[in-house]
Amino acid sequence: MPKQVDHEQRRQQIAEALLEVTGSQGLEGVSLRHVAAQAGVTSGMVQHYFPSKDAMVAFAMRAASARYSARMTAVLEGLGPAPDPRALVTGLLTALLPLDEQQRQDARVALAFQSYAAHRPAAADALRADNAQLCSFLAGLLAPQGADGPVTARHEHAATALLGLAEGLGIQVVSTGLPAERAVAALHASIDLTLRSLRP
Amino acid sequence: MPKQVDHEQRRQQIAEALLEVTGSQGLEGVSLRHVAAQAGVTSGMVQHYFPSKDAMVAFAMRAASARYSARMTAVLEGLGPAPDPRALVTGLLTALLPLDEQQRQDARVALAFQSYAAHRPAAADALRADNAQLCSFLAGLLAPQGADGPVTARHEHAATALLGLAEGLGIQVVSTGLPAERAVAALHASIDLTLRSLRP
DNA sequence: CTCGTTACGTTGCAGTCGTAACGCGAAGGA
DNA sequence: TCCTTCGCGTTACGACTGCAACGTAACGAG
Repeated sequence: MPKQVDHEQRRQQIAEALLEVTGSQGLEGVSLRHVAAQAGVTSGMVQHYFPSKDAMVAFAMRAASARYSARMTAVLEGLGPAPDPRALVTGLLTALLPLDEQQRQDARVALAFQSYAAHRPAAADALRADNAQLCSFLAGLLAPQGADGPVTARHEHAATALLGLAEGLGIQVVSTGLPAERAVAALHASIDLTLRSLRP
Repeated sequence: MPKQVDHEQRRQQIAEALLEVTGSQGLEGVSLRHVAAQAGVTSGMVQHYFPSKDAMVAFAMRAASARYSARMTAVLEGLGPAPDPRALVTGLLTALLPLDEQQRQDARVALAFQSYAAHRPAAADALRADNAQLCSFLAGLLAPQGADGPVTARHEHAATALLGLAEGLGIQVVSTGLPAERAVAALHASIDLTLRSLRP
């Protein structure tokens, strides 16, 4: 066997470069050469690890989704072993808002991918899976006895609403310059309202 | 004076073609020739009416915003002279959701523009103005005595939240395939909750 | 009629795009 | 030592891009 490298790591490195380019210039700025330059490699190497541009973008979407998942689990673990469900919900949803520069970057990337997925059913499927998973998890948190209570349609609807709210507010922050503190205030107020209505 | 044409109407025609292209293929599919072909004119003519591609896109953004405004006022007028404030709020926000194919198209266009504005401060300013206007109008509707009551920070926050919610749900419908009826149910439930908390 | 302005079409150019093909060095098995 | 395979770079190609330049038809003023 000749020289062996870690393909997955190479792809990860290229994907990260793609996410940086996407965050600063949108998907329109994503070209093989541009991404390669950002990653500090040649465009031939990019081509060696991805059979086509579409494959590269698809891989980067999965990488971005993994990054979000990591952020979520970090929030979960940061709250300790037996956290207050209310703090869990608040922490999870607040983590979706672009409050610092890194999250603003991620939010711009996510926004670009949403727009991308709006005309590519294949890409939409990937996003749908992530979203459905997060939504059902959140619905569980909203149930009265923490994560073990009965999950009804009302909880599902509330989870859908809260997720949609966090997403919409985040997008307004990065695209229309809505002040982040207004987004946080609106989100927390809605969480209060929702919890009060579900756990009288 | 030689032959005179209505410049504004020509630009409008071209902008509509741009919106159609954007709705079906995203902003990446927008090129001078492509838009011209969609509009049934030559690319030279497009160039004659817009000094650059950026100017064309900016004009189309204003056209899309005007289309949304028209939809809003149509909803307002469709509710008659002295409408129930609750019906007003519900009607306005529901009109933001992509419930038919035309609105899905518009939502994809809006999504593409949001992503576009996320890296162009100039474009973001235009979106911000529209959003702020709609938000303050909605805040007025949420006040207890219809449009004439005192508008407090709580109403502003509630309006921000409801607008963000409608936007986020709409995006999830077109980009992750969230069923439209779930979006409507979540939105209406949140409106109920909000109104109940603001008008006890 | 002539002339100048406007509307619009055509062509060309410099650049970028994605992708395919080819080339070469390195590394290990035979 | 040769040969194969992998890693990676280089080059080339056809398509497409935004844009500038030029050409021309139409029409009104003088």
